Amino acid sequence: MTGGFASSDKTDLIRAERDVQERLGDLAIDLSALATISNIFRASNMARYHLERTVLADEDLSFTAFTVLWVLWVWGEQEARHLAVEAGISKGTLTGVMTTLERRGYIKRSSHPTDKRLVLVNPTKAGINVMANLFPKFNAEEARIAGGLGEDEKRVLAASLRTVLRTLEALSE
Amino acid sequence: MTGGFASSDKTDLIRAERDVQERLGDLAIDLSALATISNIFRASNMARYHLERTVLADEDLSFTAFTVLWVLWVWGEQEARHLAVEAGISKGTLTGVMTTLERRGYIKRSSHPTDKRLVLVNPTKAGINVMANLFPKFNAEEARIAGGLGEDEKRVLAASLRTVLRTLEALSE
DNA sequence: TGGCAATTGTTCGGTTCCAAACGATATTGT
DNA sequence: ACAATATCGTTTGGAACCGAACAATTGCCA
Repeated sequence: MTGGFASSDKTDLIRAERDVQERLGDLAIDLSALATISNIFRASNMARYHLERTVLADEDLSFTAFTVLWVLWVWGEQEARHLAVEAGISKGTLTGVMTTLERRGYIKRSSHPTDKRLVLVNPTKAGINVMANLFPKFNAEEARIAGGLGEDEKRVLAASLRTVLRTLEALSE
Repeated sequence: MTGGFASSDKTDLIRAERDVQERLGDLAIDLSALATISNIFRASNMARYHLERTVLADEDLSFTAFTVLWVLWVWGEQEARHLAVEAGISKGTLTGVMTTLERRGYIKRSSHPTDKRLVLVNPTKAGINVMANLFPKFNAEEARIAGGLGEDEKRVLAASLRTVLRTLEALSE
């Protein structure tokens, strides 16, 4: 039995969490859910900011532009609608990001041969070269960010996040 | 001993992770770091989007505006510079968000009595009322999002994320 | 066949976001 | 005392971001 109050060792909490416990402790608040979700936001924001300031700044790519180019690099030619889903952005946003990437010569838009509603997107040689150069640096920085965790901890963390993702998918149906 | 290749059971991975393993498996890529960090991004984006579409849409508040108001609700009066740090946004962004919140009558700006460079920010009665009504709903939705995890899993997840946050803080010094 | 519904990418309006430049104010050093 | 330096919030310019409206194209079905 490891349950009960034994686990709320405040020395491990960040300041915000301790304050919230003190100020909202009497309300019917799910503190473990609060800590879990808000720490996901915090970690995501800091990691994104960090990666943009370090590896991505070298090529002057936004995080989103990098993501879009990464999808094309890994999967190759994509229909624009799929690209938006994979990158996790709306199709309206994708239009702007594609314009930026095309202006820099990293991607190329073309029309679908049979269905003229669709737009096919391909990475150019320059785009592929940029990613081949950039992704190892990006991944090395990811490894640094996750460096405080052991191999087992990383697996457990990724698995728990997948559980959250599946819950979110189920909630949005 | 649980190490080695035994843990890479692909049935638990999401499709993107499997494809990346197949396409980049020969490169010297840290796959566990890749999965960990990218799942943090995915979970954060989906959770943010979900919360904006559900609870936050009722009061027509953006996620960032909610965060700023939440900080003021929990901690009370803040200097603008601290508010930006707590909300995780730049001071330029905060100016715009404060303008929005002030236009709606949720916050009030005032000048510091002795140091006229500083701006003090307070929540209004209306702002406090909105948060008192909104935060329980927000937290209930957080609990739903984390509902797929057991109590111990949530604690472990939050703890691992704190480790990542501390690593990121150390990296940005 | 021909009209109606569905789908796709773009455009538009409004907000969020950052870095950099700026003006106002405060602090420091000499 | 007073010039150089630092700090703070705002403004500006450009990109990202969404939902909704839109035109073009395709599919359906009577």
